Amino acid sequence: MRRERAVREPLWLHTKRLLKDMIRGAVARAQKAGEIPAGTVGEIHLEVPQNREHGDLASNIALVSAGEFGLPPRQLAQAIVDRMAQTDLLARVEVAGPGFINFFLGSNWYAKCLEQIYGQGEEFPVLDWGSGRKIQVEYVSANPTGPILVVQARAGAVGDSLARILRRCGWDVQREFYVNDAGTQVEMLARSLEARYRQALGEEAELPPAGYPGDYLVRMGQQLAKEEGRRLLQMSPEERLGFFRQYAVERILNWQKSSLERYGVTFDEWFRESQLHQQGMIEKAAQMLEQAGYTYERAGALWFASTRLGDDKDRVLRRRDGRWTYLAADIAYHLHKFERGFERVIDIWGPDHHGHITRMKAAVQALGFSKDALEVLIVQLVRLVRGNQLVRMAKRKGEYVSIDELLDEVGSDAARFFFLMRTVDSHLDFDLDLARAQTSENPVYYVQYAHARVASLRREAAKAQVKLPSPEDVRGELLTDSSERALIKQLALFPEAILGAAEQREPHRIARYALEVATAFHAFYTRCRILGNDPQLTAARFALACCTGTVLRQALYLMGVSAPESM
RNA sequence: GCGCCCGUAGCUCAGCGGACAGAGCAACGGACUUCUAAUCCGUUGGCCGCAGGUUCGAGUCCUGCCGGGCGCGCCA
Repeated sequence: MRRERAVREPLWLHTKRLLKDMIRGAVARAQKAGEIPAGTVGEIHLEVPQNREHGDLASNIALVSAGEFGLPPRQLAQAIVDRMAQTDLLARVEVAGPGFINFFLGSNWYAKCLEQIYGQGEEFPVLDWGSGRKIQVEYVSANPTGPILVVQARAGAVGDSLARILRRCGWDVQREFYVNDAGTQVEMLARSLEARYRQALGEEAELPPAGYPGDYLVRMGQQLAKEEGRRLLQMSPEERLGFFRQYAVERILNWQKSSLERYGVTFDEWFRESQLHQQGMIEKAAQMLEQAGYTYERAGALWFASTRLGDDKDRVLRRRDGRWTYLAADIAYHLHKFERGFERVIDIWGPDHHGHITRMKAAVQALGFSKDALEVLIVQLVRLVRGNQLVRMAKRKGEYVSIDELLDEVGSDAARFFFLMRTVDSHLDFDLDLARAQTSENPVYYVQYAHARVASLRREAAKAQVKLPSPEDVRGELLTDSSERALIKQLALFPEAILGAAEQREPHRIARYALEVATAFHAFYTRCRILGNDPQLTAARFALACCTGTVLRQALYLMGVSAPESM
C-alpha cells in the first residue's frame, strides 16, 4: 500500500512532503542534542526560487522561526541542515542569504520524475483533493433576452475551465446555467417581439420604451408573421403575450446553447427560474427566512433584514403588488442548490452584480448555511480593441458584440485562451488583431505549436522505425542538459499548477503554466537532438518529448482549447 | 457620497510576506545541408501610482490620498 502511494503520488508533492518532514525531524534531533532550544516549528513553507542559483526548492523556516528559538537565522538554518536526514533525491542542501535553506534536486530525482510521468501517461498527475465531494459551478446565466455577449463569453471560459480543473482534482462537479425565464425582463422581451410581429404584418406598432431593439427580434417577428400569419392577433392579449414569451425564450435559449456549444462550453443543468415559481420554492425560502426572524413587513412589502448580516440596507423580497423580486427568486434558487447537496457553490457573475454578493451571502447565512459555502467570482469587463482602436460595444441601440461575432473573427481556441490568460479580476483588453494573428505573437499558437511538434516527432520516429520506449527502458539519469532538466522539472510542477488553480479558483494559472511548458520544450527541442544515434539517449529524450505532449494536451484540455497534431 | 476591481518595462500582463522585480509583444543583433524557424539565443528597457504604517524583510498586508473602470432600483 505505502509503495503504491509513493508511486502514484506526484513526485513533486511527495518531495515537498518529504522535505518538510526532514526539516521537522532535523529540528527535533537538534533540540534533543541541545543545539536548538525548546519551541515549536510553525507551518513550513517551500517555494520555488526565481533565481536558479537558489536551488530548486527553498525554505524560509529559519528566518520565520528565529524569534521563536532565539537564534540568528543562519545559525538556526545551519543547525537544521546539519541534522537533516539523507535522501537520494537531493544533490545538495545549503544555507544561503539571510538564512534560507536551499534544496538542489539530484539526477536520481529527475530520473524518477521522468519515470513516473512517462509511466502514468494520461493518468498523470493522480490527484484526489476533492475525493468525490459535490461542488457546483454556475456561470454565464445570461438572460434569455438576447445573444451571449463578450463578458459572458469570458465568464463562460472561466467557469467551464474551472469546472474541468475541479473535476480533475477529484471533485464531483456540476455545471449549471440559470435561466431567468420569469420576471419583467422576459415580459419586456415578449412585448418587444409582439411589436416586431405586428410590424412584420404591416401594422403600426412601437417597441415599448425599454424594449429590446436588436434586429434578432425583427427577424423573429418576420418569421412568426410568415409561419403564423395573423392567427396570433386573434388570441386574448394574455394568451398572446404568453405565446410570445415562451416562443422568444425558447428560440433565444437555443441560440445561446448553440453559441456556447460552438465555444465548447457546456452545462449539466439549465435551471429555470420559472421552476422556482411553479414549485413554490420562493414561498418556502421566504418562510424559512421568516422563521429565522430575518423578515418584516413595511409599506405593504415583505423585507429581508439583510443589514443584520452585513448588508448596507434591507432588501425587498415581495413587492407591494405581491410579486416576488429577483432577489427572492435568487435566494430560493440558492436554497435549492444547497438542498441538492452541494458542499460548495461557486457563482461566476459579471461586474454589474457585485452589489448582489453581500445580500446573497447574507441570505445563505440566514437560511442556516455557512456564508463560505457560497463563493462568488466577479469576472471583470472586457474591452475589445483592434490594434489600439477601441471597438464600440454599447448595448443600447442594439449595438453589441456577441459571442458569435467574436468566434467568427478569432475562433474558439484563441478566444478561450485569451480569456484564460488573465486573472478574472483584471479588466481585459482583448486584442482582436492579435488573437486572429497566426504568428508567433499569438500565445495560443505558441503552446499549440509545441504540442504539434511532439506529434510530428512521433510521426518521424515511426518513419524511422524508432519505437516508443517502454517505461522500464527509459533512463532519465541520461538527461543532464540544463534544458532537459528544466523541462522535466516544469512537467513535475503540473500537479501544483492544477491544485493551485483549483484551490484559488484561478484558471489563468493553467494558461501560464502551459506557456511555461511550451517555452521549456522549445528550448529543449532546439538544444537537444531527440531522435539521434544513441538508442538509450534517444529513448530517454523521446520519452521526455512524449511526456511534454501529454502534459500540454491535458493543460489545453483543462482550458477547453484544442491540441492539434499538426499546424 | 458609498461599494467592488485595477494602477508593475514603450504596449498587454504575471508575480503563494522573502534573496538582485519577471514574461510575452514591440526595438536592436545573431542562429535553418539535420526531428516543423508558427522556433531558439542574446541586448536594450523599471522612483512596482503617491504618502505613511506593520515586519528581521512589503510590488504583496493595513490606513489615507491620487488616477481609471464598473456598480449602487419594490430592474434582472
